Amino acid sequence: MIITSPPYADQRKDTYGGISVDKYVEWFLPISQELLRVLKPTGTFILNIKERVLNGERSTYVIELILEMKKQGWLWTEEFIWHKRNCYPGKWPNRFRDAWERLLQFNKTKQFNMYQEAVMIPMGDWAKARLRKLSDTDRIRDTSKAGSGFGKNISNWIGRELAYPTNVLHLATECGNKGHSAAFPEELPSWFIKLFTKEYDIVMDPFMGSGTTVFAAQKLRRNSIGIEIFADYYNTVKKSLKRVELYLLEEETVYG
Amino acid sequence: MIITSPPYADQRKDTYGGISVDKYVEWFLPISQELLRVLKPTGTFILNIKERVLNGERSTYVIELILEMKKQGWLWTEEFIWHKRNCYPGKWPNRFRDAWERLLQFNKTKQFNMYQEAVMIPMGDWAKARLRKLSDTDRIRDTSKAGSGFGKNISNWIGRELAYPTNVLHLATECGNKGHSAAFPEELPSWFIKLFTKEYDIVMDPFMGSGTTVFAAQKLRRNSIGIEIFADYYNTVKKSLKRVELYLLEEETVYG
DNA sequence: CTGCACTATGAATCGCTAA
DNA sequence: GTTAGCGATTCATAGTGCA
Repeated sequence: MIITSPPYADQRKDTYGGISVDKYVEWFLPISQELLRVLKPTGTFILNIKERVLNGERSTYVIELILEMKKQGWLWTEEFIWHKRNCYPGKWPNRFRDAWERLLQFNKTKQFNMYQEAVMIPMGDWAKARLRKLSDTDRIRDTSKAGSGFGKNISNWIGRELAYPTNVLHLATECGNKGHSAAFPEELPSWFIKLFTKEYDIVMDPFMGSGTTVFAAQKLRRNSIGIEIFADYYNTVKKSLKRVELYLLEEETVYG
Repeated sequence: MIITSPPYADQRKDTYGGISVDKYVEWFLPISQELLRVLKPTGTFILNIKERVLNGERSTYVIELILEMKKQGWLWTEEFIWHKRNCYPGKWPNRFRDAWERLLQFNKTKQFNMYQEAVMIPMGDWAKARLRKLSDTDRIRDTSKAGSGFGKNISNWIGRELAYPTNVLHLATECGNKGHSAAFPEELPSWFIKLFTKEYDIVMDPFMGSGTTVFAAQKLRRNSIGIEIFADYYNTVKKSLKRVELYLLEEETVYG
């Protein structure tokens, strides 16, 4: 699987170059061409992106990109919505706060791997009632410790009554990360890694950045490849990876 | 304002003609041309639409339509997401249930009317707890960090009960109405009518169907125009409108 | 271990002013 | 006349520390 969040147009100028709106499609197409080349036929490519507002209008480079990638041979299988619960604040006369991003799913073939059972969620009124009784702090602490998306207490519910999710994801943007700007919260790549890969599969992020995808893959025992143009990010990730290995209580290992 | 949910491609064949996927753009463009002609410069056009799945892929007629409507002179101002809380059930090996639809906002000019205060929502409980005692960073935010260029003054929130919503709408789909293909729940046109019109303004739905838009408009004391090709729908709506007038406790009236 | 208080910050956007 | 830069505005949640 490939999952990435490339620099958005005219965004992150201080770190990345800041690709302009009108050059964006032309800039990304050679990259998606290479991704198409290296992805396995059963693999999936998840592209996290959102168009910015320019002169009071939504730009069209994202939808143009979809059309062009289809010409390259990609199948546009699905569009997931990431609903950002804590979106950026702001007030304008002509629009509300932007609280969602696109998660475009592309495939090479219709026979791609999908493990839906891995992302099932507890459901039913009894579960809601029980979960409400857990304190907020407890729930938060346990989910972040486990890293799997389910906390210690909540994991007890697994196997009781599960339902499949929909194509709308409710996740908060990460708040606690200091020093680096994470493109997406770790839950996001985790969710897709569980959904589209099994253990020892390979996960790749061609715009690694602060390494969210790589860390998520390691915790879920997947091999991973991260590509990053900036040495600072590369070095930080390399250092932090050690810590993840310690967390897993094993020596440096290549899975599979 | 114009708000409508046109027949989706190859959908609802028994009621509407069932426009095929490859003819959809070409079928809709003459209609959007006329809508552009009759809409006031300060008006808004909300298009509720979602692309269907064809051969395991999302069709592209919606995003092609956006590009073509821009060529006609429309401004693509915003894309709202309608998150359907109780979406259609189902299970497929290669995709999850579809729980969202697009609500595309088009305008003729950048100076359109918007009444944001009409759709404000109660603020979360967090505000009470937090405003009890303001910290220094809450009063004046440290802008030197991370170059976000973002300062805030939380004391503005003291005594505030309401907050502005985002561009993600959480509404349940209406199940009660059977015998006709209901496009959206009444809350949906209500929300946009409150947001983009004031009393006595004119609301139009060029695909009236069972009349959801017209009923919503009447309840909110807006004039409304519904266009419908099927006599059955027309007659049903006409009959039901009487009831709405009674509900309002007044004689048949033309507002404004 | 639980609950509460407090801190930090997130792919934002518009409009005005200076260059 | 056009663009680049900066100030103003704003909500929800995770994370940390301590009683």
